[in-house]
Amino acid sequence: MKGVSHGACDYLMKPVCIEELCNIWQHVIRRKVESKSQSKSKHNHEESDQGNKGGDHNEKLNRKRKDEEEDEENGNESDDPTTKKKPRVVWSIDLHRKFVAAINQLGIEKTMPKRILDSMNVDGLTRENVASHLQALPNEDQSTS
DNA sequence: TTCACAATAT
DNA sequence: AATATTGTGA
Repeated sequence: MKGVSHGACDYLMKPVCIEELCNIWQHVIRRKVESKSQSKSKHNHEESDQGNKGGDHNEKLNRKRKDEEEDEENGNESDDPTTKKKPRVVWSIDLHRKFVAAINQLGIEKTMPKRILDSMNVDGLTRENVASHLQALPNEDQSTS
């Protein structure tokens, strides 16, 4: 909804049905063709690359990804007040302490997200957070080559 | 409905 | 890399 109110002309709902995708794509093509080389004021035109049919080819140099301007929400949530911004959970060392504490308090056999979660007793923390963290941990072992 | 888990996305 | 989100099956 936010996107639409900001100028998006359409949207797709997940899971994206291939048919819808085709439709919307048609519209995009049409618009491009219609406006031939009408360059709007600001809009990075990301053109698809050209097929090199010839033998020679020129080096395409880098393009800069730096174009960003206009629309910025100044706390303007006129349409959808339910737009709540979820702050990413940052696993502070404190959180980690509780995490570890919870784990060996529960015994290594019962390390299920839910258990850990309420054993940590951290307000605002969701089971998913714990689960995700749990999943991220195994990254400690470096394979010795 | 809720959960754990793995896979995947951001 | 660190977190979040999603798809599955129980």
